Formats: sequence, C-alpha cells, structure tokens
Amino acid sequence: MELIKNQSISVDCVVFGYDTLTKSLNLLLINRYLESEDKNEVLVDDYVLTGYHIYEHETLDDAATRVLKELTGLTNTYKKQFKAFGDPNRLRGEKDLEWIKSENFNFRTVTVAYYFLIKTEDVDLKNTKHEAKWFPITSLPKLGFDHEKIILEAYEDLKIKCLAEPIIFELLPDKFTINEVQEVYESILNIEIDNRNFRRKLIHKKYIIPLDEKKVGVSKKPSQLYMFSKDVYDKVYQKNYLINI
Amino acid sequence: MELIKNQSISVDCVVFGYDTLTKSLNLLLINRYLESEDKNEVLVDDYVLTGYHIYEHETLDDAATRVLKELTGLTNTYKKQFKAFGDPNRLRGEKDLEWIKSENFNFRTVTVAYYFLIKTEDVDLKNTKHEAKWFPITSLPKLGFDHEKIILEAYEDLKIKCLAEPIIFELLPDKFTINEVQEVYESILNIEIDNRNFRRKLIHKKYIIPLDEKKVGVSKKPSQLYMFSKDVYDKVYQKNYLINI
DNA sequence: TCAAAAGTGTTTGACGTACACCCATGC
DNA sequence: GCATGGGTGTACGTCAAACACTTTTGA
Repeated sequence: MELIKNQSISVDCVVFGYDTLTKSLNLLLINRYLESEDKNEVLVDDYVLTGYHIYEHETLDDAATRVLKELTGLTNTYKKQFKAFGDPNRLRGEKDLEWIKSENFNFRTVTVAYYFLIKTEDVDLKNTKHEAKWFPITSLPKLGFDHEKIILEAYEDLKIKCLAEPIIFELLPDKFTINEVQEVYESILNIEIDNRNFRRKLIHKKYIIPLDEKKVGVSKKPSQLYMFSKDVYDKVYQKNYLINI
Repeated sequence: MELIKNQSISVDCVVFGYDTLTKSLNLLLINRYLESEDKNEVLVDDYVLTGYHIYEHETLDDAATRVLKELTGLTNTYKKQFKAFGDPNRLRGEKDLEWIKSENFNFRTVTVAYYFLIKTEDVDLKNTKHEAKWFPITSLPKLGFDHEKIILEAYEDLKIKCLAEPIIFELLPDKFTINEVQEVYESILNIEIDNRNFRRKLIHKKYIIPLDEKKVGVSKKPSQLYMFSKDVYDKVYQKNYLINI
C-alpha cells in the first residue's frame, strides 16, 4: 500500500521507562541538532519526543505503535492516548523555526499524544537510528516545540492512572519484589510510603502471587519474588462507586 | 481574519444536559436528514453530534467552544477534551456515504472529541439553527458516523470523573437541594444511593454551603437549599495518594 | 387528615495510618 | 561479626454501609 502522509496530523510518543536498578522514572527523548551551513554555529541542540505524521490508511493507535516500534523495537507495550494538542503556535518557538526551515512540514500540525510504559532494560539504545537517550523525569533537558507541556500532561495523567489501575506492573519485570513495587510508586508520585503498610496491602491482593523463588545477588537477604496476574485481577476487580469529592 | 478550514481535523461536542425536573441525563443531538432527489425516498434520517472542522488560526479548545456556542448560545460551560478519534473508516458507514455525497468533506477526518456539562433548562432549542433535540442517555436514537462510540466513551469518562471531581454541580442550578445532587449521581451512575449516608456525607463538606432559603412549590415539605463554593473547595482540597488497585 | 417528600442516628466492620524492632544473608 | 536491606504486629481512628421512622407541609 502506498504511504501517503497526512500533513496536518501527527502522533507524539511520551515513552516512560522505569529503571529498577537506579530506581528512577525516565523519559526517552531524541536529540534535535542543527548547525549553520558553514558549521560555525550550532543553531539547534535540544531534545524532543519521538513522533511522526500519520498515514492516510492507518488508525491513530497504529501510528503511535509504529512510531514506538521504530524507536525502540518494542510492540505489545502499554499505550494510552491521553490528549490532542492543537495550538496554532505550538511549533513556532525560535528554535522550532530554525528546525522547520531544514525539515519540511506544516506549521499547523495537530498532534495526538500517547504515552507508553516500558522497562528501560528492554530498550537497546545502540540499535536506535535516532540519537535517543533516557532522562530522569526529575531532570529533563531543554525541550523543543511544545513537548515539555505534552510531557507534563502525560505525567499528570500517569500519576492519576497509576493510583486507580494496576499499570505499575508494566514498568517492572515479570518477577518483582514488594519493595520494587513500592519504589516505582515512590518514583512516580514523588512521595514516601510506609513499607509495612504497603507490604501488607499488596500481599493481601489475590492477584499478587508469591513465587517459589527468591531474588539473590543484589541484596543481602534474598527477597521473595512475586508476579502480577492480570487474569485474577480481572476476575477479582469490581467497580465501586465511591464518591470522593 | 480569513477563515480557512482544516479539512483533516474536526471537533465533535458531546453535550450532556441534566434535567432537574425529569431527573434525567440527556444528550443534545442534531438530526441528519436526506431525501432522494425525487423526494420519494428518505435516504438518511438519524442523529449526530454537533461538530465542525477547525479553522487554521484557532486552538482545538476554541473550536469546541465555538461549535457549542453556535448550537446552544452558551459559553463558560464545563468542557473537557477527552479523546481523538481517527479510524480511517470512521465516516464510511452506509448512511454516512449517502450523507457525504451531499456534503463535501474529507473521508479521512480525525476528530477531537469534547464533552460539555450543562443544564437542559439553559438551552432554548427553538433558537438553534439545526434541529437539535435532547435524548435521555438511556434511550439514544440511531446515530450516524462513529458517534455512538464517541458518546459511550464520553459517558465512561464522565462516570469516572464525577466520582473524583466536583463537576456534578455543573449540571445543577446554583441553588440546589441535597436530594437533587443525589439524583444526578443516580442518573449518571445508574445506581441507587442511600439517602441518609449521602446526605450526611455531603452536608459535612465545607464547600457545600446551606443558604437561608428553602425550595417551595415543587414538593410538600420545603427543602433546604445549598450552594457549592469552588473557592472553598480549592482551599480545602488536598491531593491524596491513595493507591486503589 | 392524608399524601408526599424531607430529614434524622446508631451500629458495625473494613481499612488507612502511625510506629520500632528482629531476621537472614554476603562479605 | 557486622553491615545491609528484608521482613514483621498492634492500636487507633475514620469512614462507608446497612437500616426505619418521624416531621413538615400543601392539598
């Protein structure tokens, strides 16, 4: 099938990656670098989200999946469309104008933004075409276009969502310890959690299943490994209508 | 300023209206009617959301606000962008093809969908250009395009949102009774709520302020009127990080 | 005086919160 | 044997849930 780009519409991907070792929530960003023709001056040197125009024949979800796959090689990751951004001036920053001179696309592009949840260890950065790099959410570099705004809104959505849905496990290996789960929550929400209470709460969930296996090496005392069962979760889950205003 | 339409992008407005008298949550829809040239046959007769392409100079929010104003005359209503819909075949139902023959727009239109919360009494349907009509959310008519899908997703979002944020008051007059609030929740969530528990819970909120006024006429025993104070709510509100998975 | 909706209190159980020490292992 | 992270128990308070009758008014 012929690939016809729609010049008015793009998808942008906010890729959250959690690193179990450094215990940090990261964002995958690509470098935007441009020198003047005589190469004496660096015109643009900042970072942006990965994104691309959609093709005429594909759905928005497919476009986002395609863009993520091109960047990371991953498919089957957690994906959420969280907002469309369509300010007519969203691509008209000073650096953006320099950049767009060298590329060739429409100033008035509406972008549909997605976020993805992955484990940093699942991505091999050396294999990516673009110069992609992980940045801790707590210290982002200078960002191009309106991507800082997009990232902040994605992060807010993620914070709310991880309180209500078991998406935290998307950021962890299949086998994890209770403390690792706690650390992810602490990284995302930027809070401290009481270990005893958290542990009790989690262990009592039917869908947190203890394995006949202990994690060794990293720590002194080997720690119990658990897994998350989506099947059990779906069975056990029941909507509650708690009005919490 | 010249009005240039972007043929690829539209906004669609899901207008929720609550009717305090009939105690029903309604949707404002417009009729899509088309006869064959010889007028012997009705080709299309169903309902759709109100929507329109965006202009090149306006933001998505402004486009949605504009479309709502054209339909209802209202501004300053609660508005939420909740999802973009971009399936390449979303406008290619049998009836949609008939309809699009007579109009003139792009099959591949991505629409950014918003929902609005208003009181049915605030809209004068006789003043609307289009044949607009309220339908209870519980008995929607036949819908064109992918608008049934859009409506259902808006409704799901509303159900979740009204549990966590005080948007319920957008659907009620400024002065309301506790029972009226309960009835809105019951309509939206399609549940029954215990009046004693609900009443106690609401009355204890600092931002639910009793007025020196009673509602008379409608009922036998005049009932106490209250108002909602957004100011107090914002002051009292504090984020809690209750993990509820 | 009666029909209709408004309004009221108590008990129970679940769960979130606060808080400090022992345990198992690798080095 | 000691440093390091893993793991445990109790008491308290808040709040949701269940549940039935009295009050006030208009007609």
